[in-house]
Amino acid sequence: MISQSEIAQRVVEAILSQKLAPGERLGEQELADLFGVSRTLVREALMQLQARGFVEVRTRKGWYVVEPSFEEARDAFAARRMIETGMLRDAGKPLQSAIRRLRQHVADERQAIADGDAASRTFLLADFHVCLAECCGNRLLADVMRDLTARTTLVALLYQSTHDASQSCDEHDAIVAALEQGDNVEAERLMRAHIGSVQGALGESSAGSGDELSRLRASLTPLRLAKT
Amino acid sequence: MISQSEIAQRVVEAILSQKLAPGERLGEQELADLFGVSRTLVREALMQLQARGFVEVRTRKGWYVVEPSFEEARDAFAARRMIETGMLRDAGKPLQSAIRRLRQHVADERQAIADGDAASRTFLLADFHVCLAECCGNRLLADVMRDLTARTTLVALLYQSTHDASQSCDEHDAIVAALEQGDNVEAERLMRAHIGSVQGALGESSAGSGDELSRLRASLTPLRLAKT
DNA sequence: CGTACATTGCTTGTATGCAAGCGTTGAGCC
DNA sequence: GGCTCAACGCTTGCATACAAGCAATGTACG
Repeated sequence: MISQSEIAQRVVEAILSQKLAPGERLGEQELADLFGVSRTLVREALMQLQARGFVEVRTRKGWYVVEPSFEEARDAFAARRMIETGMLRDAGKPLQSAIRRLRQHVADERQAIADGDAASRTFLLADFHVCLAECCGNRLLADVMRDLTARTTLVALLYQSTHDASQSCDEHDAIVAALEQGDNVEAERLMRAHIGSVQGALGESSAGSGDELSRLRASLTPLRLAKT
Repeated sequence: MISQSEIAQRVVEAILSQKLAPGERLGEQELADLFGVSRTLVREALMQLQARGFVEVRTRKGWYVVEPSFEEARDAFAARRMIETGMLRDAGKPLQSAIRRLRQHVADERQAIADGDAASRTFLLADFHVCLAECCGNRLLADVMRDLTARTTLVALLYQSTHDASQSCDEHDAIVAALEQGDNVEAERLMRAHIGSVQGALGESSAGSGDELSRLRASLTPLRLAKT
């Protein structure tokens, strides 16, 4: 049996790995059939995702992955800039185990980029920031970051970001290096530049892609990534 | 007719004004009867609140207002410290209209304290921080702050905060004053001190209050406050 | 009198049924 | 041929029905 939280998690993962595009429709019955449950569970999952800002419902029309407006996109990046810089400033000692974990994460990013694995690449690049929050030992903040990075991932897809993955990876690397040396001020500066760099690579078109239906099945297959 | 979002909002307001204590049980049928709807709507509302971290469900037992652990309490305050200081640092120009609004808010706090209106007082003291985020023109951040302040409000009740409301109000006042003079660094320092002061006033007992049932009705009557 | 067990009631978990609204498509008319 | 309008189908919105599990209580037995 599959629970409603698992459904929600699958959808979030699909969004984070850009397998679900902004504006994409999510029919209740469609998902229900896909997961082999009733519409009720799907509905509850979608309600949770709605509260977290991932999807929206248009009455009598259906559920759709959110399409952040340009203003919302700006807000999302601004929020991340404020939160992540505040986080790095406040984070006192970078634990040795944390540094090791972050280094491993960056290595994973590199691998995904080298493999041309677009889904993992996108997921990992965003997850780095969640990872960072977790390394501060703050689960709550990590949850906030998860929702926020998902939002910016969506924005990147919607506004056709031209940002280079390997550049992001390099910047992540530099941030970890600064943290390792205990130079939090420098890490903060790098982070601010990094987020600005990602934000700056946005175009302005909003491609409305009307794909076929079986795309959903492929989109919602669970990732093979170890989550923790 | 009442919608599921309204139900959720009512519950959030009740929590924010400390009319719903942490650990309090929220029966589905009970709420359904209270609002004159079916369990379905109540369930959907509770699912949204669960996603936002306000309530939790214990299987086959019922829904309960969350009781943050001591660690979660610490995380909530830490997250607020990081976010709000980062916000004040990043916020460039304090708009004149924003200053006016904040001043009005502080005045409202003073009034509620003078009137002995405990519900409004608690709500407004937390809402100041949401207001601040809104004044940055960032709706997303304001939403995050709303959930976060709710969490700390819950914590304050759970761990029997002895913090003085008028002191908080004074500190809010000082922060606004610093912002008005464009001294964001000072505002940030004051904010850090303020949050620390609130956090420092926590006891450690966890009072499990078993009140009667009709308490719910009183708890969930809508606040008379203008929400915007 | 105390303990073990069965029955009962109340709770959530899930599915299904029905109502209502919007879009679309088809036929009929101009 | 083109336009208008009505009927149908597909969607969500909401309620209700049923299943399942936990707890408490009452009863029977030691």
